[in-house]
Amino acid sequence: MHPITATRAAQTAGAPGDFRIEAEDGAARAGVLHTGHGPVPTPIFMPVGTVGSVKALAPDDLNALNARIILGNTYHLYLRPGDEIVARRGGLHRFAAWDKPILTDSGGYQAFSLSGLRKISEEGVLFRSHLDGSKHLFTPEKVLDIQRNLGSDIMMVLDECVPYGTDHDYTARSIRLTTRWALRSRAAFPAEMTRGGAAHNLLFAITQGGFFRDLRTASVEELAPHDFDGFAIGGLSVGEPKPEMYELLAHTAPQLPAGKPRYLMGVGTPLDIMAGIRCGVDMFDCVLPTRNARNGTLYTSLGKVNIKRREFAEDDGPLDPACSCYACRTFSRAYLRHLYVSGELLSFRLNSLHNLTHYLDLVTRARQHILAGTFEDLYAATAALYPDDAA
RNA sequence: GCGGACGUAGCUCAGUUGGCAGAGCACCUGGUUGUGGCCCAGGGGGUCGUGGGUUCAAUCCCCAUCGUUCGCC
Repeated sequence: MHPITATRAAQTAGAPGDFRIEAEDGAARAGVLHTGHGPVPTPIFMPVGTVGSVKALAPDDLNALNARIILGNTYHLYLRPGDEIVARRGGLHRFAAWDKPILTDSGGYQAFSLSGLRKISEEGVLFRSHLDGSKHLFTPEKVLDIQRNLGSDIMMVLDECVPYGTDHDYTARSIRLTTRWALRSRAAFPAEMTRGGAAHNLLFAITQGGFFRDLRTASVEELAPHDFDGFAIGGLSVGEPKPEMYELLAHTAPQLPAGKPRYLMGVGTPLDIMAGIRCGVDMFDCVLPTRNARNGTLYTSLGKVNIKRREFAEDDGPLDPACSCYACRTFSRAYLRHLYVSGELLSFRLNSLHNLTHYLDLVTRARQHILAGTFEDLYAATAALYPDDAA
């Protein structure tokens, strides 16, 4: 079939918001999520492009490595260049020349990561801009306005992400606030206006609950009955010991509505992602592959490679013999190390290209294994590759 | 040629009224989880230009010498 015809066929195979599960292997699922910009096979990893750019890469690169959906950030794009400027340019897809789906984070995480610059109230989050110090009130309604201006395919509700170590009392009040915000979001932007509108903006809710099983369950129970297009697990990987993260993940993921996509936010390492899939999670995003690429930590079929190490100074072999990315096909480890040590821009590009290729290949293989009923083999192989990361 | 200043870690330089030799950067090794290319943690490294002298003890004081540099003739 002609590529364009094939794309149209795939797009018409489901309406935006449809999530079809094709196979299950244990708790792991292989499916397809339909969006306003085409289908997304799951499980999927979503490269992070905070300000409308996956750092160091162009859309051509993302297509080459088989990226199917990328992330943008409400808070960052609202501050710069401004969501209305993006809207007047035809939305983020047109502005950034990316024609596949975009998921936008709500800014809830920035309330956590930039916690010195914000104040949380019933109304919303008051931010002090990290760029110029100006104040901005982000309400649940406002962040959806922004995300609609951006033309987001998958909008995230505003949530409160509490730091590791937050006590039960505060966390209990926090999940109720996050629930109220989610319901305000849905009420202000009903499904017929978002998913059913011209832009087909899906809306995902975010469950929280810190590191308390009862609160994780409560958060899911409060949100699950409502008409969201997907459900996320937020607030993990915020500094807790690994076993605790895996425990809460295994506790929470199976409770999320089975027929909707499940999204584990901000996670994680290759093994974290395999662990998530094994618990029934469908979608992941993480800055790790791109940030670590820029800092010389590369993920390969042989495990983690610190390309800055001196031992690679005269290593003429490819970074990863099993990888088909441009960097692995073309350059030696010695050259990649030289580029990194020299601070060359090409180092950011090649390393990012490689790490994202590795991540996308990994979830693609996960999908194939689920369809074949052999996902446990892939999980075991990944766990063996990262013995120190295992729970 | 005369006079002065300076020679301490790979680099730029502190410091010691004479008592186990310091910083920043660089280098090496980790870390990085809903992104500020940042940041964090740990580590290796010096016959204190060289040779003498004084002293219990000299990188420090004295002499000589080599080097760098500035000024003057």
